[in-house]
Parts: sequence; structure tokens; C-alpha cells
Amino acid sequence: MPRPSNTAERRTQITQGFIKIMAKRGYDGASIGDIAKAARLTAGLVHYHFKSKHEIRLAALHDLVAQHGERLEARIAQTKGDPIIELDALIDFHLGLGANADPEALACWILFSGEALRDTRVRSAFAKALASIARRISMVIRQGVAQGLFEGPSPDAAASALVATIQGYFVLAATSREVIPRGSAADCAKQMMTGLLHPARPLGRSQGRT
Amino acid sequence: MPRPSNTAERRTQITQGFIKIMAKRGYDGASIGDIAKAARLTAGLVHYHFKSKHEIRLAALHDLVAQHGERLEARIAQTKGDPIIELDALIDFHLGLGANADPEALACWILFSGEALRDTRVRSAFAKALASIARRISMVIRQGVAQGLFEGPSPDAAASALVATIQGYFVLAATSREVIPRGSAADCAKQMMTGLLHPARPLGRSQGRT
Amino acid sequence: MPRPSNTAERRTQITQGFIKIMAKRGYDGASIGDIAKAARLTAGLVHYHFKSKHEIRLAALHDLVAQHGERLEARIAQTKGDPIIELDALIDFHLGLGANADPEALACWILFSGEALRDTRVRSAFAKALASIARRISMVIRQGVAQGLFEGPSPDAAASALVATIQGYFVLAATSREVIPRGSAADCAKQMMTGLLHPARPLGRSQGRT
Amino acid sequence: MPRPSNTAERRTQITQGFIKIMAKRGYDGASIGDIAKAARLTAGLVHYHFKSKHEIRLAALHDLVAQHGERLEARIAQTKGDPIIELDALIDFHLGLGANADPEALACWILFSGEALRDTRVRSAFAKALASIARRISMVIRQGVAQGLFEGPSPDAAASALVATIQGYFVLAATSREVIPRGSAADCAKQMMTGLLHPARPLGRSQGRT
DNA sequence: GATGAATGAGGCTTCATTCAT
DNA sequence: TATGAATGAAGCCTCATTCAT
Repeated sequence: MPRPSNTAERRTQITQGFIKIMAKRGYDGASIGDIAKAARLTAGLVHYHFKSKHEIRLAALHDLVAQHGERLEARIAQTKGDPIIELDALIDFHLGLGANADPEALACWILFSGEALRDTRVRSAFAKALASIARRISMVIRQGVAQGLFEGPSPDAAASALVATIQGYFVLAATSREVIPRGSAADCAKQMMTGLLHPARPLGRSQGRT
Repeated sequence: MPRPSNTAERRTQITQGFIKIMAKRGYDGASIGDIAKAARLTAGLVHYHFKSKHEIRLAALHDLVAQHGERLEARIAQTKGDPIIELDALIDFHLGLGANADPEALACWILFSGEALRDTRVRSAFAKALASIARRISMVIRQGVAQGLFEGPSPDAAASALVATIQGYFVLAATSREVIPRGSAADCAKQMMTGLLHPARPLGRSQGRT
Repeated sequence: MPRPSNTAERRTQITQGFIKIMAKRGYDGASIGDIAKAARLTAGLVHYHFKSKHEIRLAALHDLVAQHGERLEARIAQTKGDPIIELDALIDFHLGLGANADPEALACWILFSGEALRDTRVRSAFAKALASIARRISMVIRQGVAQGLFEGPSPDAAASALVATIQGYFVLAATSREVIPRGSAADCAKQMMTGLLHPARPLGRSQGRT
Repeated sequence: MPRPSNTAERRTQITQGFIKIMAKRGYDGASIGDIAKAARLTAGLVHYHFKSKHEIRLAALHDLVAQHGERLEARIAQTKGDPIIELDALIDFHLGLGANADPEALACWILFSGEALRDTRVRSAFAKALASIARRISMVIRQGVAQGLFEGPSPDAAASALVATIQGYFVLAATSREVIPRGSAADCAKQMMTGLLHPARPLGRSQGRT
């Protein structure tokens, strides 16, 4: 009569702990001991649930991406149907008011971009995540084009540009907030997309700031 | 009678070695031994010229920023006078053909954004560098506005947006190149700036790609 | 289910190893590796049980003092009641026959006096130990005074003088034995205390030597 | 036409610097660099004048002892003739007012006692110094005995006891001053010597303190 | 599942000493 | 004499990982 498995629980505990520590000290600075402490577990147990530190990193990245995806879909779900509003919501979601409510996730995301440079598996997970968002945006744009709301050459290029802008604003927000005039991020991003897509109706004023 | 000082040379040797290694393995992954080897020196000597690894990191960041600044100015020098051409050149410099001729510097730059999250001195140097570029761009925009070539609300916000876009493209280029349709970066950035500034004349077609 | 803790054992193992090595090579000369070897452990494990080399030093000093205290009390316990005999025993314990049966402890004690000069925590532990012995002696003297066996001004001063003499003989014994005429230490100390306290009965002839 | 040698000068500069640093950080803690800085020289030059760090240590000990000897003789010179006054002066010199005017020398002396434990040459120099003082004291006592001023068994034992007491007070003064009641050291030492030598006239009240 | 001991490798740094100038 | 560069050897400590219980 073995005790019921709690591996799933433990694994999230651990990845959450990992994220907390990594946000503060970076990947190499996050020792298994620290992670364990943050997860209120012991170091030995961490290795019972994960084969190696590297696996924790991958799992954490996975969690981060999954959570982001869910939240994004939740936010956009309400806008189904109108590409302009959807694009608008998408930008606000990333750059509008309260966009960076989760600074640890933001920090980790930036750190993962660095990890992607030296680890193949991180790179591919990271790239996949970016590609997925780009695809999501591209889809919206295509719909807009199909409905005659947008014009412009390549939806993929435009999507890619928006992803880049968002990613860049993330970096600025996390490292050099003072470079971003208060509240300008979402608005500027929208105007930039206007330049790319010439929408039939203007993208809405942002109700927030970054 | 004493041996002439060669500290300056040695220090650049070391920071260059550091950059090479850090690009490949990250900051923590760059051991003093590796750095020394890359600089063709002994590990002990590295500490003779730098008080600590951290100092090397700061010096390397400093070098990187200085070099970028010089190259940027050299590129823009030829365009003096016309804000539109200057903005154009500025975008091409960062995102146009051959923009990423120095992949090691690019990788380090991204890694430094991560380091900025956990180290105050890196953060301030990094932020200062970004701010300096933003200021540079802002100046150009102001000139354009003064000459009636640009219109639009805040030059600072627009500059910040361009910096974000460039930074974001850097990340994509280094980690997820496949997300950027070939050659779209500079063009998209220009169209985005068009959306922000409504230039009297169109920003030029890019002659390159990212 | 977990392995039972053996930290206490390990810690004494380590402090004992430390004392052995320190006696031979001094504090700085006692490398963690050497200490580990002397304790038949690995270097890594030493740091598992002690946060730093400095903590080992403090623990060792603590052990040394505790052991000395126990032995002293054991020796004196038999004399309870008669201050003269107790003082006599106290001197014999420190300077009489077989007093320096533990040359490693003696060496470490002297080395600790040096360490006390540059480390606050060592100093305070060292001073506390000396003060405790002085207090012990002072108490005996007060009893003697109360019983009309001793006369003389300050019991504290006399106690302090005896502590100094003992400490000084320790140094001589460990570094310059030839300066001490065979067997003279305890006897001289007793006559010196006679000069200070004018005891009703003479302090006994020592049965040993230093 | 070689420049005039300044080796002697330099060597004292260096030993003085050494003493300053060693007093603060111990022998191992005194790096050649620190010593050089304290002597306002460069590290390389230190090795030009001394073959090794160890030689500096010996030279410094030698200087210390020489200086102590000179000062002691100067102080005692005035008392020539009367053993009681001379003994008195000798005790005051070591334990009386202003005795520890040179705390660096005191600290080094204590540290040297530790070094003596692990280095043969230090030990022999240290022991020689102690023996020399003991001999000096012994001489005075013998004179006193010859003049019928002192009585008691072994002048050597008494001398040794006084040396021990002084040395012990040094340790207490440097590490645990609070254990010594203000001003009691010299007085107690004198009464102790009274106990050992039964002088015809009392040893004088000390005019100082320790 | 869980704990805590244990290992062994490796990293940063310090430093005495040597050497070219 | 004097300087400052250079070397190479340790040393302390951290840590991912394994293992006995």
C-alpha cells in the first residue's frame, strides 16, 4: 500500500522555488540547496524528483511558458472575432497596466534568453515559445487582412516585429525602467503596429502603462 | 630602469578573452582559467591586472559599450544634418545587413542584460548605455521635429520604443533567428518608426537584413 | 527513515584534528585538507559540518576550555573546604608534575593567545576563559580571607597575578623549557602566592615539576 | 661609481613595516605586499633586501629583542649598585606605568611565542631572549644574596618565576586587560618576589600601573 | 518518499618568489 | 637599487550529485 505519489506537486514546488531563486541570483547562482529551501524541501529530495539541475531549469521554463500562454489566452478569449481588438488586447496584455505584475517571471524570462545562448535544449524551448507567440499574432493579422482591416506585406514579419518590440520592452522594463517614459510602452507599440498594418480603425488608447 | 607598464594592453587582452568565453558559456561558466587561456596568460596574472572577476565583467561591458558607441558614431557621422537619413542609418546600423557581424558581442550584450538583474553595478552601466543610445535617438527626432520633418508626441517615448525594438530583435536574432523572416527587421523597424513619427519622406528601404 | 545525525561526533573529530594540526603548524598553517586528513574525513565534509575554518577555530577553543575546566574541577573537587589545600592543588594542577601532559593543548592555548590579538571572537572567548579561572581563584582566596587564613589587599589582584604566572610558565614551558630550573615552577608559584597572601600555614611542597 | 648602499636603512624600514602589520594580522596574514606598503617600498624590493619572508621574521624578532634590551639597560643603568632598587626598576620597567607604551611590539612578542612553537630558528631566538633576561635577573638576585639582602634557594628559579610572571602579564594585558585590576600588576609582582626572596627592605610601591 | 551525510571536482583568490628591464 | 610583471602553488569554499538509512 504505497503512499500516493506527490511527485507532480513536488515538481511544481521545486520549479517555483527555482524561479524565485533564479530571478534573484541567476541560474548558476541558484544552488540546489537554495532552491530546496525556497521550496521548503531538502536538497536530496530535489534530486529524487529531478534527475539534474538542468532538468529543473527546463521544467521551470516550461511552466513559465505554459502559464504565460494560459493567461494570454484568457485575456484574449473575450475579444474573439475582432482582430483589431484582439491585437490591441494582446499588446495591452504584454505592455499595458499591470503587465509586469510578475517580476520574477519577467526576470527569469530574460535570464532564459541568456541561457538559450549556451544550451541547446533551453534554446529550442525558448525559441519555440517565441515562435508560438509570433504565430499567434500572425494569425490575428491574417484574419485582419482577410477581413480587409489590415494591409501590409508580411504578417509574419509584422508579428515578428511585435514580438521583438515586446521582448525589448521587457528587457528595458526589467533593467532600465527609467529609459521608458511612463506609460508609453503600450501606446507606442500600438502606433508602431499602425505603421506596419495601417488598420482600418485606430488601435485603442492604452488604459495602462509600463 | 623599471619595466614599462603594459597593464593597458593586458587588460584589453583579458576583457577580450572574457568576452569570447562569456559569449560561449555565460558569466559563471567563464572561469578565470578559461579567460586566462583565451587571453594567452596565466590565471595568476589575470588577478594581477584585475582585482576580481567582477571587475573584469565591468571592464568588458565598458569596452563593449565604448566600441559600440564608436562604431555607431562613425556610421552616422556621414549623415549629419538630415534627421531622416540619420534615423535610417541608425536603424540599418543595428538591424541592417551585417548588423550582427560580431556575434560574440551580441551574445554578451544579451547576457549582460541578465547580469544587470542581479548586480547593481552592471545594471547601472547597462542602463546608462541604453539611456545613452535612447538620448542619441531622441536628439535626432527632436531635430526632425524642429525641421518639420517629424510630428508626434514624445521624442523620448519614440526613442525608447526604437531602443526596445532593436533590443528585442537582438534577442530574437541571437536565440530564435527563425522567428524573424529574412531581412525583415530593419524594414519593419522603419515602418514602425513611420507609424510613430509620420516622417515627411519615407524612411529608406533597407539595403540589408537581419 | 533518515540517517541518524552524527554531526556531534563529526564536529569533535574535526576539532580534535584541528588541534593536532594547529599545534604543529599554527592556525594559518592548518589547511582544511590537513585537518580533514587528521580527522580521517574528506575536506568537503569538513565544510558540511562547519561553515568556515574560523568556526572550527572557535569550536576548538571552546572544547579546549571546556576540557580544561572539567579536569580542573575534578582535581579540585577532592579538596573542597580548605582554601589553602585548594589553592595548592590548583597550582599543582597547572604547574606540578604531569601538568603539561597534553602538549598539543598547551601549544594551541598559546597560539590562541596570539589569535586573540587579531580576532574579536577568539579574543572574547579567550578572555572569558581566563576570567573564569581568575574568578575561580579569587573565590578560593575570598574564602581563605573569610576564614582568617589569608590576609592581603585584593583577592582579584592576587588571582590575576597567579593567572599571569601560570600563563607565563606555560609559555616558557612550551618555548624555552631550559629557562625553567627543573621542578621549580609550582614551588615558586606557591612561594609567590605566599608573598601575596601570607597564609596561616605554608602552601605545600609541590610533588611534581614543570 | 656605485650608489652608496642603503641596505641597512631599508632593512629596518622593512622590519618595522613587518612589525606593524604582523601586530595587526599575524605572521601569515602579513603579506609581503602589505609589509612593503607599510615600509613604503615595493614588494620586489623587499626580496632584494631579504632572501625570504622568514628572514624578515627573524630580523624583526632580533630588532625587537635588541630594542627591548637597550631600553631595559637604559632604565636600570641609573640603579647600579643596589640590587633591591634594580629589581624594583626591572619590574616597573616591564609592568609599571607606561610599560606597554609600544602595543605593536607587545603584540608581536606574543605572536612570536606562537611562532616559536613551529619554527626552530624563531624558537631559539625567542628562547635566547628569554634566557638573557632571566640571566640578567638572576645576576641581580645573586648580587643581592651576596650582599645579604636576599635569601632563598635558587636565584635561577626565582628569576625564571619573574620572567614567567612578566610574560604572563603581557599576555593578559594584550588579550584580557579586564582580568587585571587597574595598577595591580607591578605591585603584585613585587610582593610575589618578596615571597621568593625575603628582601631586607621592601620592594618599593610601584608608581604606575598595567 | 524523504533525510542528511558524504564525495570530489572545480572555482576564485592570495601570495611568496623570480625575473626582465 | 628599484620596479612591476609574471608564475605556480595552494587555500578556502561551494556545490551538484550520490547514497545509506
